[in-house]
Amino acid sequence: MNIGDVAARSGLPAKTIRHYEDIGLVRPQRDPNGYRAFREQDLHKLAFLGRARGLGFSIEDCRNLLHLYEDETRTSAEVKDIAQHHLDEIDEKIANLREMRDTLSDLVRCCAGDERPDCPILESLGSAPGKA
Amino acid sequence: MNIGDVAARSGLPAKTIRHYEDIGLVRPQRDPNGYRAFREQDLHKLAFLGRARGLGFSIEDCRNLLHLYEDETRTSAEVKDIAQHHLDEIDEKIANLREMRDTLSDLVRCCAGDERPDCPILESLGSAPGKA
DNA sequence: TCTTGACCTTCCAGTTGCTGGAACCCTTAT
DNA sequence: ATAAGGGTTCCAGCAACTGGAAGGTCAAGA
Repeated sequence: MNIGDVAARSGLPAKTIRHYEDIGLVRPQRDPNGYRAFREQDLHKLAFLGRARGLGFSIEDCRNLLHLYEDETRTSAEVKDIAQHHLDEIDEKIANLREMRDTLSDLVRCCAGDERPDCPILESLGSAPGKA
Repeated sequence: MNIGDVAARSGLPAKTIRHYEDIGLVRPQRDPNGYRAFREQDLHKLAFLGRARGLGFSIEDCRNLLHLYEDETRTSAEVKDIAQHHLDEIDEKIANLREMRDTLSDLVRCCAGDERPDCPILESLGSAPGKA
């Protein structure tokens, strides 16, 4: 398989696949003409990576998950650990975003959005911690 | 005021303030010795920026908000527009993160997390779109 | 056979918003 | 004299790609 085929079948852009090779996540062989030659195995790995990335795992997490995936002697505890960590980070991000959203939506709601210059959004940004 | 004072009073790291000058968000004057000389006005701007960044506005949004803040002829509609856009983006991010979290927490919950190698997390990443 | 077009290759630069560090200057106190 | 604690510049790096330039390869059609 050439990179285009793998891109189509994995859903990852060719650019991304090349990048994953650069950073050592996949090691496709090469045809005599220099083209990358992917095996089913490589495709499978890339699909794995695509799904892990889709769940928001960092590249380093993905690398570790892939190692564990291929390591028969892994323990599910190791995997769960990575996932739980990531889950905690996601929860934290959500909490932060929610706080932003709450503050911001208050401000947006209070703003007339007309042709006059008076604006509670700018007023809030312009002075005190405003929030509470 | 030197940069250290402004950093302390605005809550922004000195590095960040220099960076903001690099990209043209503030233009402090200079003392004869080359040190940046901030006026109250500059401090006020920086505090504004800190709050806007704290609400997650991009630097470009901040630049525009600052322009509007200083433009007597602005309309609140212009401001609201930027804020509403940003709010929509935040909502989108939250939705994405929530979906990730839901999927991920299912997987984590199903994973024994013991010393055996069997792991629903890896199984899910290793095959089908898994989710549903 | 030649050429066109769709592939593929590498490498360099840019994105966002800082942050760390090196190497150096200024000021004040001991 | 010197040391500490400011300040300055500039360069590199983080994450994870993405865009683009310049060029090689391959299969098909005129």
